[in-house]
Amino acid sequence: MNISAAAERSGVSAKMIRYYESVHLLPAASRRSNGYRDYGDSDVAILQFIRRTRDLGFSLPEMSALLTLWRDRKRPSREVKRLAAAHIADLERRIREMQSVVRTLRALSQHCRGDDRSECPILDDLAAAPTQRARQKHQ
Amino acid sequence: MNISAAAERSGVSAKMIRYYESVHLLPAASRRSNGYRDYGDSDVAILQFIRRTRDLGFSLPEMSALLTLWRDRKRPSREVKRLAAAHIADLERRIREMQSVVRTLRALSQHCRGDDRSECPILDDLAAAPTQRARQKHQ
DNA sequence: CCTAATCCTTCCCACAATGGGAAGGTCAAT
DNA sequence: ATTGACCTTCCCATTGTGGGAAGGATTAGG
Repeated sequence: MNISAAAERSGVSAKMIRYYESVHLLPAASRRSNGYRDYGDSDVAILQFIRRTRDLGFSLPEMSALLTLWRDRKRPSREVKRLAAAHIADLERRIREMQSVVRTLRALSQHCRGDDRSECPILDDLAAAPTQRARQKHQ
Repeated sequence: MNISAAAERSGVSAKMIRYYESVHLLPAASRRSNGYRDYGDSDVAILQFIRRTRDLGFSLPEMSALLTLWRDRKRPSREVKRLAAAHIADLERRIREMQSVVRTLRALSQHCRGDDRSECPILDDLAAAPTQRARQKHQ
């Protein structure tokens, strides 16, 4: 089948299929006599696998590792679980960072009236010198 | 003062100061006779403001908007609060998305032994056809 | 059989924000 | 005068994705 049919069935855009091939996440697709890439059901299955790992936020190198493990019937499940755990830990770290920022922003917003007046503790805090900020933290 | 002194005092790298100038987040710095950029205390204050907005995850356009509001003594605090609220909402949306992914990954990992055996529900699920996945969801 | 639309190919550009590094000029201390 | 530490601009890389151009192939309608 053509690349656009494979794209539609897998949920991975034609653009990205070519890109994944160019960075060797995928082996070079077989070509028809006219130079068009040709895909079979097993290729679509691989693309669907890739799509799901991508939807779960795995990076390209992680996707590559998962693909290799998937293809290796003899892989120890430990390695797969380790990859997943590392990714979970990374996500949780980023979540904590963002939550911390949200807390800070909420604290700043809380004291801003948000009306026509120009008085704004949010801007005041953003403009405060670091030492002042440190002082405020411990008030 | 030189750019590297301004960088050190503000916590914004010289590289980024030049970049912010090139994209007009900052006005062009004044130059000394030798062509070197020259910064004063008020410039450092602006850079520190930028640094704090950046640390809070604001995008460059948002930083630009906040800077404009900061400079405008007559701004209504409503606009500042609205910007902050929008950013909070955006962060929370992203946090929810990541939390959802974490839940999914935890669920998959839970049933993977993570030992020498090759049996691995994580890979099985990643490889499952979408209909199968939908079915599993409702089991 | 011709034409138009829709494919396909490769190649370049763009994004956001940051860093690395080269080539070349300047300054300060020895 | 030399050396080292600055400064300048310019180019390249990152990550993953899309846009679009130029040119060739195929297909559908007339």
